[in-house]
Amino acid sequence: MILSDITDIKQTPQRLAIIEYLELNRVHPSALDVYKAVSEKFPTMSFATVYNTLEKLKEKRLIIELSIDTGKKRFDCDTRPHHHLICVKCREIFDVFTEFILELPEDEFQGFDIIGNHVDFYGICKKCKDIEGLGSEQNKD
Amino acid sequence: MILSDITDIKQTPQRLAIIEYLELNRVHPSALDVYKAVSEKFPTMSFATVYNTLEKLKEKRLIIELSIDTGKKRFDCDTRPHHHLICVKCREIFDVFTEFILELPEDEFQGFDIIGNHVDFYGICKKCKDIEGLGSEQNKD
DNA sequence: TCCTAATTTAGAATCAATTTAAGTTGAGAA
DNA sequence: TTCTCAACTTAAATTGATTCTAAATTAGGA
Ligand SMILES: [Mn+2]
Ligand SMILES: [Mn+2]
Ligand SMILES: [Zn+2]
Ligand SMILES: [Zn+2]
Repeated sequence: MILSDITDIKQTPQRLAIIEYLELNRVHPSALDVYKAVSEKFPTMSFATVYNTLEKLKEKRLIIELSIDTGKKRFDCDTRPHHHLICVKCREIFDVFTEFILELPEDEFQGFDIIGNHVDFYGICKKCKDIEGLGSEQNKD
Repeated sequence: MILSDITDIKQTPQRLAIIEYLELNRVHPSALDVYKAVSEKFPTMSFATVYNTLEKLKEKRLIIELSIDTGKKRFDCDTRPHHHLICVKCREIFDVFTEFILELPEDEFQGFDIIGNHVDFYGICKKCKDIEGLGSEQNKD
């Protein structure tokens, strides 16, 4: 997503700050993450503005909404097709750009027109492994 | 999941009804779906009981919680490893038991210990295609 | 049968997200 | 440059899903 992609919609200071945050923080932030960060620059900014802006950017296909966490939307400002690597401990999400060939056999189609796929890899990130390692040998999950 | 798997926890009528519903309705229902169906048999049953039971079954690894929909948990009573085929219109979820080889190249590991993966296929289900087809040629999304 | 920890329940609380309605403003028109 | 108004922002109310609470009930072992 680049600024010149923002057409048809007004370039307000709040929107530009939200877009800048998304560009610089490619950690698949939640709406709250965006709000916290951007409201430091715009203390009067409303939560609704964050949601409105994210919704508008989604409509314009400049960002993607992820449903990786239940109960909380997360946003991806990289709209290229790619997969994800998710830490089951801290829920950090990393990008995976390897392409996979995923041919679904005819008999699994269930009458669908298939339009895409997405792979989630699950694991424990470096940071969480290190934390686990601390707290003596008998680690208490 | 079979009844004999239910050990360590009390077999209450409410729980048995919830489990029976899950066994017979393998459409990856939400907590509300479960509540609606089971409360017809137990009109005084509380929503909290549905959540408590689903949580307990999840702990015992007899069901899996899906985060396919943001804002709404969905549950899968088939704990065998498998993938999903999701209708982007009606959000129905079908099972895919084909196995895929998904080798992530070392340089994409990001320091993770990888423990699993899951593929979501997206598409339009038969039912939704048929609905689209109606409403004359110029179909309005 | 008795006992009690586990479970159920109704209702309150919480959290993310959406809606509302009133005030403000970006940017095209004059 | 100024005018205009649809688009936008805002605080507050609302909704919907889920979790918590505290009191009443109960499954199942002793
Ligand atoms: Mn991504
Ligand atoms: Mn499934
Ligand atoms: Zn982690
Ligand atoms: Zn469908």
